[in-house]
This record gives sequence, C-alpha cells and structure tokens, in this order.
Amino acid sequence: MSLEVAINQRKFNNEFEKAVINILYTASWLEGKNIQRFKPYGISPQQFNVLRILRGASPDPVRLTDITERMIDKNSNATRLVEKLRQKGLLKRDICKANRRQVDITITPKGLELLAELDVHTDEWSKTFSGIQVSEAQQLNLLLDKMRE
Amino acid sequence: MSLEVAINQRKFNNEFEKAVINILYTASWLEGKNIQRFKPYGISPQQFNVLRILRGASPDPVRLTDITERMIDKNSNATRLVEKLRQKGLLKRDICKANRRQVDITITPKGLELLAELDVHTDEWSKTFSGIQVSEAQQLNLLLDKMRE
DNA sequence: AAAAAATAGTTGTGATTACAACTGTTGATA
DNA sequence: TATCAACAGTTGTAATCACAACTATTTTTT
Repeated sequence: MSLEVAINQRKFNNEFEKAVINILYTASWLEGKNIQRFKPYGISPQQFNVLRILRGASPDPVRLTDITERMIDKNSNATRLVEKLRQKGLLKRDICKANRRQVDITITPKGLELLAELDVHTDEWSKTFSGIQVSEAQQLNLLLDKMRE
Repeated sequence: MSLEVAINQRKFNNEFEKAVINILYTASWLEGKNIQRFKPYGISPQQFNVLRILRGASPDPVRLTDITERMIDKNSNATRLVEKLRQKGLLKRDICKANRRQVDITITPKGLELLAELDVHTDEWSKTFSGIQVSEAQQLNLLLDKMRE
C-alpha cells in the first residue's frame, strides 16, 4: 500500500519530508508485526534484540554498555530489559571481578533454546517480504545509511 | 554512519533482515531528533502529527477515527493525544450533533500559530538531509512502499 | 594520599504505548 | 417496537520510554 493511501495524505512538502514520514510509518508497521511475532514466546522486540546481541558474543559475556551500543533502539533502558530477561532465566548477570562497576551478562542455555526456536520463525518471516528483490533491499540499505550521514 | 558501525554488528542473515533492522534503527534515530525538535514547543512528535492532520482539514473538523486513520503511528491512543492538545488550547472538541457518537475536532488559531512557528523550523530541518538527493529520496519512498505490499 | 573527574550502572518520575474491556449511540432485524 | 449488532470513543492496566538525578567504583590530577 502506498504511503498516501496508508495515512490518507495526498500532498507532502517535499520528497525528503515524505521519506522521513515513510520511514517512521514503515517502522511502526514493522514494530507492530514484531510485537505479534514475539508475543507467543513471551518477549518484546527489544528483549529479542538483547538476546541476539548476547548470542553473538556467546559464550563470552557482554557488558551493559555494549548492549546499549549495539541496540537498534538506543533509548531503551538496558538495566531493566536485562532484569526482565534474567527473571525469565534467559540470561545471567555477574558483577565483573576485575572492575566492579561492570556487569557481565551471558545468555543461558534456555535463552539459546528460545532463540533457536525463533530462528525458524525468523527465516520464514524474512521471506514474507516478497514485494522486494534482494537488489532492492540492498539499495534500501544504502539509501538509509546515506540519509543518516 | 553505516548500520554496521551504528549497531556494531558485522553480519546479517540476509539483506531483507538487514533492511528491516535498518528501517527500525533509522526510525528510532529520526524519532529522537523529532523529540528534541518539538520539545521547545512543549509537544511530542505524535501531537505534532495530530495538529498537522487537523490543519490539513481546517477549517473543517475531523473525527477521532479520521485522526487514527491518518496517523503515522496507528498504535497511538487518539483520545488521549487529543485531550493533551485540548488542555493546551491547541484544538477544540465538539460532540457531533447529527451523530452523538462522533467527536468533531478542530484546530484553534493558537494551534495554527504554533504550526506556523514550526513550519520555518521544519523547512530548515528537511534541508539537513544533505546526504541524499531528491531522486534518492524518491527511490527510498518507492522501495518502502513496495516493501509493505 | 586526598580531591576531583570519569566511568558503569541504577533508580525515580511522569508520559506514552499496547491492548483489552468498557460505555453510550445508532442502525438493522425480527 | 424490542432486541441485537455495529459503530465511535473512552477508560483501566501493565509495561515501556524519555530523561535526569543518583550510587558506587575506578582513574586522574594536584
């Protein structure tokens, strides 16, 4: 569906403003889909993001600051996200002995299992973007990177 | 800055997944900028969105459902956004006489003034996207629309 | 070594979101 | 004309976000 139809607006001041609105609208659309996708597994998109970061480093631990740096949404409160996941037994927290200001966070086997379950789902989900070609996705990535320069 | 550097992740499963993450990251980046942009005027990006919808229809009123339909983020609670703006005197609410289930919402002169102030700001802001050309912004719009098909 | 600055994370708060259940009004059906 | 369904908004709630102030630890400066 075109942006014009999606938000029922015919005119935009210029292509830049339209692109900004289009990005925000598409992100909100994707976020909604993600919430539904993760809901059966009892986690939020942000929590999924954290788990994936942890798996990327596993079996090495990751510091809280590293998590924030690598998160898609930098505004999230990593402390609280981590605490939620810890309560679910998906990660463990240890005060770093070398530097007691740091908290070392590691994904647990249970966390890895959950991600493994979701992997199948994620692959299928990626394929649902039948509207665009691989080359177009590449182009999209290029343009978005360029926009943030 | 490339997405890889922005979220410190070197590999992605495929270009589609990368594009999804890129859209979400870019949207969060833009949202942060927007929050800052509107903060001096005491409104949120969503509230700005509502005011612009109202100006688009002005002097005609708009129903609450119309607002939701036209909003960038459909998940917002229009009732509460409108109430916030009403408290600030930026719009007025009237129960529709013909159909008392409906609420007619109209932007006030004060609301129009605020938007006029912001217009200057918005134009300048649009120009800060020096990284991309008009043709590239068009391409971006095309690809995003296609992705949501 | 004491004081100051920098680092790493936590916590408090007010606003906002996600979602479902709810009220009140109008239209359709029997 | 009652009854039921559909419509238009509202409200309750638990979770999350935005942001700043805070604690605790380590490093740097004097």
